[in-house]
Amino acid sequence: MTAEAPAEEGPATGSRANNVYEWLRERIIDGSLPPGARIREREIAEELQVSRVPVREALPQLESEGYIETLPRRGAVVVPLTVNAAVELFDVRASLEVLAARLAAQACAAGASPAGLEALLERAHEATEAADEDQIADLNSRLHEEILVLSGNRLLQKLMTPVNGHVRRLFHVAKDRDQEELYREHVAIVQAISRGHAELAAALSFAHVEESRNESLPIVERQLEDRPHRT
Amino acid sequence: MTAEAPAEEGPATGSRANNVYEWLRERIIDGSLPPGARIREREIAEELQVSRVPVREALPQLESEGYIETLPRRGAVVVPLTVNAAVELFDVRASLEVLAARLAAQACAAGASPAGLEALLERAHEATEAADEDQIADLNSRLHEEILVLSGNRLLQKLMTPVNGHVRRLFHVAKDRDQEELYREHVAIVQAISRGHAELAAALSFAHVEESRNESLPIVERQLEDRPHRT
DNA sequence: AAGAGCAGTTTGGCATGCCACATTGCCAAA
DNA sequence: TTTGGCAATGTGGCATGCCAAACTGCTCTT
Repeated sequence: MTAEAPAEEGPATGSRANNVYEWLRERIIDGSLPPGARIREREIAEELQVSRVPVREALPQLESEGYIETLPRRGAVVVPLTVNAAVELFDVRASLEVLAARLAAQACAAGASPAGLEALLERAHEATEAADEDQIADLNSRLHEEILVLSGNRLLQKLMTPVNGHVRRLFHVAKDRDQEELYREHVAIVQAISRGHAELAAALSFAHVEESRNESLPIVERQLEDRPHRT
Repeated sequence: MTAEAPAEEGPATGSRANNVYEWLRERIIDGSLPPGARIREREIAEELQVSRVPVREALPQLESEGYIETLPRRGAVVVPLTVNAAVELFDVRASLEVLAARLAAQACAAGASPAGLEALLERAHEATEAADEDQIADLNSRLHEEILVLSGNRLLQKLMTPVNGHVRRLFHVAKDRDQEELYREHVAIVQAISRGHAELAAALSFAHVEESRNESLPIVERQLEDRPHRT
């Protein structure tokens, strides 16, 4: 048996089921597991050197977060990436980002410190000048997460996690727009939040998502025409 | 062995894992499994006459939907019901209901038929006159679901399902407010949706959730002071 | 009486193995 | 050449069993 793993390995995170979950999730988001790909339990289990049980525990979670869907008797498939789904995603994302920004601004008005936000913004500024794409994308993600944390609403954070995952998956096919414009909008949002201007922060956040939608949707549409999802 | 179950039984739904999931979910929502209750795999498995495997598959899903949390090495616990969580819940619910109402109204403006909504409203009217509490609660839930369906946003539906579950759990301790007032608000919302008045529908929906919040939060607070959650 | 071990037991984590459904490929009959 | 059926095999669904960590309650010591 393979238990008592041979010293090396050590994925470091919690349970094996959780490792499988995170591994699959990343694969789906970054596109290594493309839309429509079948997920065969035995295959995953062998690849990750675990039994099928942790895999079977990871799948329901991935399904409930919308990354895969399991057909009645045929197992799991990576959900297709459709234009419709993208539209829905942006609608939901706008609503939730607006709420997050508003709550974060209210928190700041009530005394919370936006220091973390401003630090991230500063680092994003440097990365933008250095044109370090990956770094920028990462910092942008972390900025949005920091706003969520500031909002103080754990449920909102929980709901946004898969939503952001899907956004990342989308952006993998349709790169997010011009970094400098993005940065300017982030500055404005963070300013509004720091100063406790809730409705302004909400409006800016909404516009931010809408800009993102307007920029990426046409690209996504074009991409998805070319490669319709396989069954 | 217990396989080849003795003819009766037949819970009708899909897999056993799914049965376990739904069974646990209902138990948590209706309070049979109170906040803080431990969920012992073997116990559930025996109660439902299945092995531990389907149980272990149901738990991750319940966790990712916020019904339980699993402590590192100690298994699953029903999430406590706190005032804070209730506040967060109402904030998120308001945002999402607003989106649903707006989208549903836009759908109607674009030609979708609100017949289903109006039928439910009619039945709710009858049930209100008959003062059939359970029936009313059920119809109210279905009304909100129908709005979600009309919105056409599947992601939104998916996100709202657990949110509504938590709302139901909350209302189990703090009954929802006066049925007639509720009914009147529903009528107004449905009217706005049917006529395609998106912003009106959104505003009414928001007010609807806020009324619900204002009515139930104080009750919840009182209830939760009495019985702080156990560890 | 209070505290520090120390078995016994509970409980989650996981591997293995069996079964039934389903898909696939092949062959034979028309 | 096409089609109907039948095996071989792939694959998910689940039960069972072992292990190790954690909890329990005891005793034995100070």
